[in-house]
Amino acid sequence: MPAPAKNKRSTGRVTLQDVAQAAGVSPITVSRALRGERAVDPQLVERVMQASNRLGYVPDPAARALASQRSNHVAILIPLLSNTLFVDLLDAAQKTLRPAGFQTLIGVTHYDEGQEEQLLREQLMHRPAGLLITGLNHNAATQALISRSQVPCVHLMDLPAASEPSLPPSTYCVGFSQKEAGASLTRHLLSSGRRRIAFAGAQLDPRVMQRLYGWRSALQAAQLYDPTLEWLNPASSSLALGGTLFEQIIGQRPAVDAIFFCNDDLAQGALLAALRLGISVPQQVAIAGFNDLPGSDQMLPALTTVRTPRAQIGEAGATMLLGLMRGQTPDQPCIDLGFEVITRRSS
Amino acid sequence: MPAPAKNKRSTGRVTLQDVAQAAGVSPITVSRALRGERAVDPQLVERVMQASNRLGYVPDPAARALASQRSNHVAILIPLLSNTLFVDLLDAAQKTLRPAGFQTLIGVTHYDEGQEEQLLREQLMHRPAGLLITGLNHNAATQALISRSQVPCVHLMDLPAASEPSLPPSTYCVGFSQKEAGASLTRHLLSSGRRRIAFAGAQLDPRVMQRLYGWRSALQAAQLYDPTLEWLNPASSSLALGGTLFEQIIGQRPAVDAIFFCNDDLAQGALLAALRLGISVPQQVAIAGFNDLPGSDQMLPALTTVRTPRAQIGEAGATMLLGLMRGQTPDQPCIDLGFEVITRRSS
DNA sequence: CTGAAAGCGCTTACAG
DNA sequence: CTGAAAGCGCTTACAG
Repeated sequence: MPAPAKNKRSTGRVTLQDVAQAAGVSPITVSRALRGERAVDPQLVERVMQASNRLGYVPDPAARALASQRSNHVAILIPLLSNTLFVDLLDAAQKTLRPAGFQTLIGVTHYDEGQEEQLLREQLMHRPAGLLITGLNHNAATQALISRSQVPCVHLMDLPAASEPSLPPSTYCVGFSQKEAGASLTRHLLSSGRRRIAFAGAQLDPRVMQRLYGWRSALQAAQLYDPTLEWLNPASSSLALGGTLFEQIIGQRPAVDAIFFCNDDLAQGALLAALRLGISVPQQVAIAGFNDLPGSDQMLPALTTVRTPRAQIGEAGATMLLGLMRGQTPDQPCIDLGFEVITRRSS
Repeated sequence: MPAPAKNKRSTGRVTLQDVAQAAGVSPITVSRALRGERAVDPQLVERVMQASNRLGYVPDPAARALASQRSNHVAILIPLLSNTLFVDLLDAAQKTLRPAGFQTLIGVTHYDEGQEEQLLREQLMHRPAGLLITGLNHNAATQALISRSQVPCVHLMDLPAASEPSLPPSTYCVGFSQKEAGASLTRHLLSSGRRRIAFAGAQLDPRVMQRLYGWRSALQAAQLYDPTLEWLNPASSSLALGGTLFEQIIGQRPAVDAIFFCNDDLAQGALLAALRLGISVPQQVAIAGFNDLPGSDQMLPALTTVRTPRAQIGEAGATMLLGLMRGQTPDQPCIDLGFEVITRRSS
């Protein structure tokens, strides 16, 4: 039963003061006991806990943020919500962050650098305790915002290439080599006898480009690289676009014997288009995708693809961030979580 | 150029004070001018704006929230992120809320009432200015939290039935009649000559159940209701489950001539299973889904389904909430945005 | 239309 | 290990 409002601005909520009074200690002791900060006499901690529970005390995040200049928000920036990939990433990050007491602030950039910068600006207003951001490549303004804010930050999904033009120092990341994954899938197609392997990409974000480079390097190593077999379309990835690209490629280059689509939705659309057109997969042409999205194992034929560890990346990234927010330095700044080529009937 | 830190707790940030000094007015006038609250002399407003821009002033949301007991957060609760439906809802809501200066706090309930309550509790700690919640049915604790919090709230996706056991007064909602949509789709199947129409449902959340009731009522009206044609599975909706359900139904009830799946992913899985098994759709059996999710128009045959206006619901719900947060009362507490039966080749 | 004072509910920084 | 004081950066409530 909260005490009746006494003065003109009383909010009626149970405050640290109330708990302190009930426990017979000073407010600052309650603050320390509840946060487990510094040493407090265990007996007092006990008394404070009881009083706090009895009164139903709930700390006020705004007051906390104002006094400490640090909120319990973690900002996260992802390109899209319409690709399962990022939803899995987000879900895993939230599952790790929430039990630790952090609220997630989501920003959806739609692959637009300007929007990313704007969203980051708005998120930083809230003085988040940490930041999770998709990708390693951001424009100068965004990078400056991150470093000037001093907010601990972990980059997700990608890894710096060995040859990377020096990243800012203490860039933390969790991901896998997109290029190596693209090369591995291409080598799988080569090893199963394919010789004229096309690459079909949409969106053309930095990670798609890395997969393209992986495809190139694998074909160059096999002396089979043909630049006219690159189909790059900046439009958003979708099943419909996959079907369109498939028809284009088969129509213009009937001798192609395999197509590597940069994302599973494109490849799924291609498989459906092949059914529609009566083109046999994998006999006439092999089809492969990327990410192992829902439904790929259900397709006819089931889709060969690369399984990417996005849930693990979300979890490991959040865990690393949790450490950074506590002031710890991770053993290694970048964690490689690898990938797996999944061979199914379509190749 | 911010002034150097003067005292032991200075944060170096530009404050209302600084702007007031620069503009030669009192802090409270700056506060009012910047928020456009109450009448302020236009000349002063101009001076304040200039000083604010010159100094790069950014208001501190924490200080604001503490002083006003109201944050610029809007909490939103959705069941899942893995169903495009809710992602579209969320995206539309954010697009409406962000330009109005609100940050979205997302809670994913996984269709679990306990989690929903817990998430709402955490969100309310932040004293959100408003709340968007999926569905009309929540447990008593959740309802109590909402009404006691006094936070304006709009319910999304569903509408109270005419027969609804009285909802709490001033329940605001934006959606469409799930039951009527289920009935409409069923009537479409009936009108194209189908007589043994099965219903296959997964997840079994309240909205799926409403669609089931719609299916029932349409068949009862046609004197064709057969309770043994209900296939209800509480597992999560997925393409794989759709395939399994399809095989079960066809295996056990070969005379079924149409199946209404409660969600498109199930129906897509069924179409793929039919291809695999060599069962012709729609000749032997018609297949219909719900929601018109990505890919449904690409299937072979393309999927008959119900297009649901989730993006419009997100937008209209957010707009209604914006009004409520300003203290306005909407013309009508509930908005019906309807639905559309999309007839494609699978039926 | 404008302002001086007080207060929102915490934590920091300093003492002891 | 504990506490009194001051302060975080705003807005409310009251005056004028």
